[in-house]
Amino acid sequence: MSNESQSKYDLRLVHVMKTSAAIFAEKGYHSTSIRDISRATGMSLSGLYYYFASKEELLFLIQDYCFSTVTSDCKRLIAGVDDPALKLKLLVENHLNYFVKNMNEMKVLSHEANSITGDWFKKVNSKKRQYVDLVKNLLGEIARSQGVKGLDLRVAAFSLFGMMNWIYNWYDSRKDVDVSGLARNITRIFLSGFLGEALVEAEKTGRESHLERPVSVWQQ
Amino acid sequence: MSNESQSKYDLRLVHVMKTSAAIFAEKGYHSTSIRDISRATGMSLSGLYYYFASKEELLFLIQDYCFSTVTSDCKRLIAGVDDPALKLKLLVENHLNYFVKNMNEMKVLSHEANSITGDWFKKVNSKKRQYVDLVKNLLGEIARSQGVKGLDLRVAAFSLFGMMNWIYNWYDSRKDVDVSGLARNITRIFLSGFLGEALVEAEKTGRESHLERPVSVWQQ
DNA sequence: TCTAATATCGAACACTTGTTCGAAGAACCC
DNA sequence: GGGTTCTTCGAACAAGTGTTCGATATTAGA
Repeated sequence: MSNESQSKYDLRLVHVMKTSAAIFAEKGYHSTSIRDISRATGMSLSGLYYYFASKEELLFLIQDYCFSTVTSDCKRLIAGVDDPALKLKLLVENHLNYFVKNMNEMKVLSHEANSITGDWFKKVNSKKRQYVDLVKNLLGEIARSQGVKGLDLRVAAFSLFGMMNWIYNWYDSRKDVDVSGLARNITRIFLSGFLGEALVEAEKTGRESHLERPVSVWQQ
Repeated sequence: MSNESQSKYDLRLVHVMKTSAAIFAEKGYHSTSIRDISRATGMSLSGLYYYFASKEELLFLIQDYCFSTVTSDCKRLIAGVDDPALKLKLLVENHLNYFVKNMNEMKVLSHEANSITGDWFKKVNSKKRQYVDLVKNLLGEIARSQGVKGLDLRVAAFSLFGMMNWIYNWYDSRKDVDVSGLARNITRIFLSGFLGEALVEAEKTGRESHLERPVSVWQQ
């Protein structure tokens, strides 16, 4: 049995990455020493360098792998969907779901965004920019179709990311509402907040013909 | 001239704090060495220790001073105001205003929340908890009076903090909308999002007698 | 079983870190 | 001017850092 989808090497690397992410998440990237990782993985100090070339490359591997998964999952989810508001809802659900299920990695991605430098930083950041642009475009579409006025799209987009990415500072899956509840709450606050008076207008004039009732987005 | 409101010592300490906060904000607390601070302030390495007992105490001084100002400003602002929604609006405005005007310190407060330990951590955190509780209580009042249902107050409160505290990751006062615009956008998104269907209901049934028209909160 | 590639290790290096200490300068009051 | 307190400094220390290197195990294929 020589070749599975995951080679022995890959499995070991992923194990190192997951263990490191947990420590990075707990005490921060810069306060974590390779010796900490060595202790936690049971591998020797120098043995670790067989799996990464430097501590910073390890950080990159974690961030890149984690973010690539989020975005590719997201693209798969919204492919074929037309309604931009529904797309946004799916994006938020996916983002929060992955965040909570991979809290360590996502915390490292969010919190250590500036601990990575040079080409690694550029690579991660260009993916982030694409993701942000996707959200900004969705918001633009929604705004146009629903007649949202007076909101800055950049502020709106980063407000949404703030709501989502801040959760590593407070969310505790043992005490708080579950992930789907979290997603429902955040989607509702943001989307109904983004629509704002447009939502009121839609209700008043009852022009629901060319616009889906916004409420339907988070109900059922 | 021996005694002004700010002694020579105080002025020097504040200068050290401000300079340090700028470096902490730029490269992170753990990646900043006392030698960096020495270089930036023009003081000698050991000379700095006349103003703080340890690097971590310096971090505490920055966080504590910064957060104490935000909260005391906030309390002064909302004292005497009755309407909880207006209180919340003022809190958001104050928070964002101070954040943008003291971006370095607030970034250190937000980003380095876990870089501080022991009693220092406890002291800063108990103040934070009070601040969070204030927001949660305001949201509770608003929810009760306006008939908001189905939202988790903890999620809502931290969503708001996420929107506000995330700005150090993206906001650029040279390119983005100004602070008042930022506050208007965020207040509108959050408050109208928090009210949600209650806002629609209020419009439909026109029962504005015992509830202030929510919209009025961010208009004028 | 031999061989070559893969994987792991201990020991060491060069460097940076926060902090201390005793002494010296500066400012102030009598 | 003398003495006291406040402020600053250079030099050093002990500890911890990321990384390297040569040498071993361990595995897999012939």
